[in-house]
Amino acid sequence: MAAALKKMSEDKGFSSLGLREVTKEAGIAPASFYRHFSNMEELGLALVSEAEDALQAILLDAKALEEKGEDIVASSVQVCMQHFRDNGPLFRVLAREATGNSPLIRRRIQRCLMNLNHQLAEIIELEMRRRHRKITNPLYIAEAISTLVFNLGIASADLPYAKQKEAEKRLAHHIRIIYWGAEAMANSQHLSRNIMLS
Amino acid sequence: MAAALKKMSEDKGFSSLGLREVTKEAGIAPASFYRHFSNMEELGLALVSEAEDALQAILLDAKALEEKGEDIVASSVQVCMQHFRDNGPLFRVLAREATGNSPLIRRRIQRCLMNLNHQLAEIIELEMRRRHRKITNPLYIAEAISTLVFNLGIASADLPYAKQKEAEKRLAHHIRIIYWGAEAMANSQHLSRNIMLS
DNA sequence: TTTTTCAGCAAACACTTGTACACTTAATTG
DNA sequence: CAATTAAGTGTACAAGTGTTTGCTGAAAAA
Repeated sequence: MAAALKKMSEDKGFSSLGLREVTKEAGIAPASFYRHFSNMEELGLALVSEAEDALQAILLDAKALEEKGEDIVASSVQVCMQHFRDNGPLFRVLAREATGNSPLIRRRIQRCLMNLNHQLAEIIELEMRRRHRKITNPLYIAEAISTLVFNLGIASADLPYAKQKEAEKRLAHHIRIIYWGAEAMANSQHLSRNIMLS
Repeated sequence: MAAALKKMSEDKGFSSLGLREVTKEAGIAPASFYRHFSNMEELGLALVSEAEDALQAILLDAKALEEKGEDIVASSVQVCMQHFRDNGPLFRVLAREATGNSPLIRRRIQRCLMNLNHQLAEIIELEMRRRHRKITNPLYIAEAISTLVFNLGIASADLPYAKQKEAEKRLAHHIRIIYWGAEAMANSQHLSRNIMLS
């Protein structure tokens, strides 16, 4: 699995990754591959599993931050980006294969991301209740935020440092806007004044 | 090019698409490929070019809608999704190769999307001025919106009809929240009251 | 009408690919 | 200790890969 990741961060692309390539990188004979996986797709699923764990780790870190107080948005984004950097190849696999070759792998990633959205929504709801703020449909908010962080974050994870910091700033801004918007919308619904729809 | 697209919408993935596969689908000999492209990567770039044009077409359609008035957000999203459906394979190539194999193609797509963001930002700014609304950094807003529409839209473009409509609704909601948030933030900056940062 | 360009062809080349089989070791287990 | 299992090996095979070369017709330009 490590060999596959290394190969993928070099010449990119899981679907264009051959069984023989992987075994050569791993320093074993082609036939030995079948002792561990019966398929390349199985290897892919294993990698996705690992990436799922890494995603969960991010959420845990973010939760820990939340209890500390501070500027949650900024530090959450920073933590995210740190994770994206730390195991860049793994997440790039996830991003790639989310729209990738194998339907099996694709569905699994989509399910994983949706699951993550539900967890994130729960965190957001709790936090908002703690602050006595109303908010519309936390799951939607979670989807918007995770989509932005995931796509923009991973895309800029292998850029030079300055660009990364810039991306962090933009991401934090996006998230803040979404929070503000959600709150504004919730309040306007309460007052039944919906200017944006007219 | 049509053959490549067809192949890609079947067994997915440009990087895993062979020259010989394409020529077989096109009904010509492998050697004949070189009369049109000197490389598979060149074919990829040509496809991206076509997709870029399709993206521009979306923007034109959206602009036309804007002058009509009506519910801009909802109808823009509908128009977008219609385009995504109409040439699904093309856009899936774009989404895939945005995080894909070839650095050359990847950079080009990123540049194209950034260009699109600038155009979208201009539209947003004009529209906001027309409505006498203040807004913070239109380019950020454009980035957030296009990222969401692009990723969520394309991901759900090949789902069953009901799910698509549901995705449309969610997308429109996201966009509205972002608009609200941008406006709220602009107003708060004006009043120098920044509750979200505390 | 002659010439040049264009799109296509078959055959061949040197590789790489996934997979299968029979085999050796090393470690684990009974 | 003996037996079983896990991991790895070399060889082989059929199929597929990108690319080159020299060739054919047809269409377009001269």
